[in-house]
Amino acid sequence: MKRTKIKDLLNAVEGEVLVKGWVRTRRDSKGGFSFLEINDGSCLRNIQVIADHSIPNYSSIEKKMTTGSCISVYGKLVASQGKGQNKEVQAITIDVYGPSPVDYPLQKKRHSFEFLREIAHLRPRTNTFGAVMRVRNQLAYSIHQFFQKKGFVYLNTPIVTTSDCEGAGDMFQVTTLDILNPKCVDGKIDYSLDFFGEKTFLTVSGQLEGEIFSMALSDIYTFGPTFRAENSNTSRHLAEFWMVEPEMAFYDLDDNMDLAEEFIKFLLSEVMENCAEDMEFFNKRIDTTKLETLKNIIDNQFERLTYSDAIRQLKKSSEAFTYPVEWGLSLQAEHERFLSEKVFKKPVIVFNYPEKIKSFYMKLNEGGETVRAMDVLLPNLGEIIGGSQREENYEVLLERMKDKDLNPEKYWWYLDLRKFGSAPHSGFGLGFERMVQFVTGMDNIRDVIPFPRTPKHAKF
RNA sequence: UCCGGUGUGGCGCAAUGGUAGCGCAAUCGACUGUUAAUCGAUGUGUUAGAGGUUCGAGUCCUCUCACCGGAGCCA
Repeated sequence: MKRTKIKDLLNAVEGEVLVKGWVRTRRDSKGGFSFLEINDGSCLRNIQVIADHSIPNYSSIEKKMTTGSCISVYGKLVASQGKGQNKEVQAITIDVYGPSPVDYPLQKKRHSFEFLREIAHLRPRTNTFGAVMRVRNQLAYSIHQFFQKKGFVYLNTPIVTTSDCEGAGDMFQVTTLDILNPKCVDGKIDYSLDFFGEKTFLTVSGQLEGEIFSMALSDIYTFGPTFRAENSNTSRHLAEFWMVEPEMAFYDLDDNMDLAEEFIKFLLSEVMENCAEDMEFFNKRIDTTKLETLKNIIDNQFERLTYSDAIRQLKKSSEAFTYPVEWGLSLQAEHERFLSEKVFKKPVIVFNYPEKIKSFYMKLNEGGETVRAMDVLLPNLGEIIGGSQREENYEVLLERMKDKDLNPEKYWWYLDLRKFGSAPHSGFGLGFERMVQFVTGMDNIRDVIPFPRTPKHAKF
């Protein structure tokens, strides 16, 4: 007989079924039977199994069916006699695949997320992590759906790269050299002997390579791992995270912002529709305003304002900021939070930032003071998207690279895109884990990725 | 990396410089179509590590490590 997943079992017709999963909790009745709650991760809910002590091998498996053990139950799906569940399985036979001794760390009690991080190999068996991972999966699926429906081409950009000055932060070096005894020339390591014949790193962004393909296939998107060697110790940063980076030919900044807004709204509505049970759980246990917040975001326009207007808004407020508010200075987290949480109380897109505080590849506005950059800020989370229209003018781009002390020779191919058939184009990057964080309401980004990599932590 | 905080049974926490306790979980028993079951009993400690002050340190001092919160960097 084929095994039925619990998710399907809860809607199945009554009759004989085969259920397999892990015991969450067990309650013994002296009426001669036990209640076993089984979970197989297919959904948040458990199925209750009634194990009558008269079933054939009961005495031999009784001690093994403890919290955490894995069992297979063949039985009858029937209407429940008790309250709390509609259906339950009356066991006919039970096999124990793997018992779970008393030192099983996940006992039937509340555990802190900090503790669960130390047992990352077992935490997927908790309600919260099961729900997080199902939502994460839905988001990944919806990302592909969104772009595929629009005719975007999914592109895999390289993970090993030679670009060491993309300006997106410190990079992890990739090498096969003997680090204790590298061959040197003139006191410097001879990278011509390294695996790739030159110094290589893990990517901090697939954007520049993405632009290459948008200048051929029009609309592309990447969705892959990204690495930053920053010594960041916050609830919003990982050294290894997943990023979604669409790049669109013939999009200006307005088109770019439209796409970003539509994208976020699509993801939120898909999750609410397809992960209703898990979202109810988050709304009950993690953040009681979550569903209301998500619905409001879906139903309302994002606020869009220029950097200059943002500065004006901040200046006229009576809020006491720690950092100064002045045109030309970066917006600090406290400023961004103030705008999205206090002033507008919804997602905010700030655009047209000062040229001096943004990257070389962003398109210069007329007047040369600002660039067509945009950040999408979510209440209680902060920056989830950073993007821009790209500079497509060869001469302007070259000048900007020189201004920012970049070596144009290293970017010869990037400049070539402007030399041969250049086109206006735009793109953005969305932090996938931050999206999972926002949707679920989980406070720490380390609790929305299966195996978090942070400074001093690469276990599992 | 900077600022602040924390580190004590399996887990969550308490203990004025003076005998290390409580709750949960676990184990055993009682009771029950139970459901975060209930009731009773039982066991559980190199107080993160190293050094120092003191008659005496979980508590005070120094250093190291880890974790948490905030900041910076960013997604």
